[in-house]
Amino acid sequence: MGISDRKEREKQEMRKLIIGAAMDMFIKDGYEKTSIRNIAEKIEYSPATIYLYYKDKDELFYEIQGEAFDQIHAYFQAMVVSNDPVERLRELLRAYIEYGIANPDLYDLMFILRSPMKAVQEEDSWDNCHVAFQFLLDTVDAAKDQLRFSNPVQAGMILWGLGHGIIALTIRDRMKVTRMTEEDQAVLIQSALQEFMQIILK
Amino acid sequence: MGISDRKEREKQEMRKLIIGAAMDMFIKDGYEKTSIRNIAEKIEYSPATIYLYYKDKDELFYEIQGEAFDQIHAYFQAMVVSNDPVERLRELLRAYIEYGIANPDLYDLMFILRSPMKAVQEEDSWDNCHVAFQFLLDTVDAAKDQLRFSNPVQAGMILWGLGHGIIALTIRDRMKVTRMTEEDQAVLIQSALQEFMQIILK
DNA sequence: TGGTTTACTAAACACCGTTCAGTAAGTTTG
DNA sequence: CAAACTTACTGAACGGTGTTTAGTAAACCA
Repeated sequence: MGISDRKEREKQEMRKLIIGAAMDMFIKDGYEKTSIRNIAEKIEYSPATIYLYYKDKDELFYEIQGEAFDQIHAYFQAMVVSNDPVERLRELLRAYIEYGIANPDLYDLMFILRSPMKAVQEEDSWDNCHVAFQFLLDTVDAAKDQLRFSNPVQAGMILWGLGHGIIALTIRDRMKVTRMTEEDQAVLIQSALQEFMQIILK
Repeated sequence: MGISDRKEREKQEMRKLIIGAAMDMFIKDGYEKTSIRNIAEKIEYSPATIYLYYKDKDELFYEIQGEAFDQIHAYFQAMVVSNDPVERLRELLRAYIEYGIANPDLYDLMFILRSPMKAVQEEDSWDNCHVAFQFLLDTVDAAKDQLRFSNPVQAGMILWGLGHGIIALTIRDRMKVTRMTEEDQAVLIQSALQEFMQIILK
């Protein structure tokens, strides 16, 4: 039956149209301005139409989040190029923080906003995130003999926690408390991370 | 003039009534349900009245944030009791993470939500946060001779970043990616932190 | 061609933060 | 004491949000 094939194709294209518009708005105007109504207006459909393709806003955001995880994973693969395991770890940490600070709204969606997580079902494996997380675990694992951690999973947790903490405090304006200029903050972060890498090495 | 004194007193009492109600709602129902309208209903005034005492919602949240910083600072002082500088640092890190995970909505207000930061003026010194931050810097500074950091400010940055990262990932549900039970996650965090403390010590 | 399914939307509902005109009480002044 | 003024408060509105539902018009099928 060719017609139902085409219908299925059209349905998928509509979904792509919606998340494409939403992704653009996320990057350009931030998540606060990415409303169902604004997305609908941009693609020239009624807001109600979006609900024929997504159950609610959380499900829509969940799908954009998936795209964002793909994107950051691709960025990791592009930036982590060395053959030396320790150097790779350094590159990954640097890439993570650079990506987060350069793309605060997508970072928000991936790691801070509550909305997309409400759509993660109990049986859902949250694959797109898991792939990116696995990249970290693999990178740590490859370097484990040169790290002062007894367990690579613990090392991964510490590195992710630290990276996320630095990014989140920065993009949510909490670095203000240091009473430094933004340049000094950036310098402090870089030097602190460098020293941290030094410390965790055998 | 006694009348204007009384008026001033009444004005302050009204502000306390408002933030008191807001603080209660924050703790009990979370920040998403803490709306101007809900606060007004709780104190049995019209929503418009709140705007006679606070410029906008950001300013109101900023004041509640200040209370939260006082509270977490008091918690630090209660939990950090050892005489050994390194032990004090350990106690502080533990207290921070415990407080954050036990009080996710107040933690949100202090370190994640954008709203209260919009009320921090350029000349504003954000004192209540600074006092708590200084507690960290002082604690690190006292232990600096036993730490493998060349600079206590860098050490403070790493510790805060790590602590915030762990809390934020936990309360915003991102630990899901580990595909562990919540108990296993808690165990992992504890052991990772313990090992981290070991590593940064001389 | 007639009946049914599909795709879409206008309008409404229940929220939200915020503003403003109007009112009633409290205070000061002649 | 009464009139003038000031203060404290609110009802109602404005423009925004996510979401639901009844109704319509086109596409499809028999």
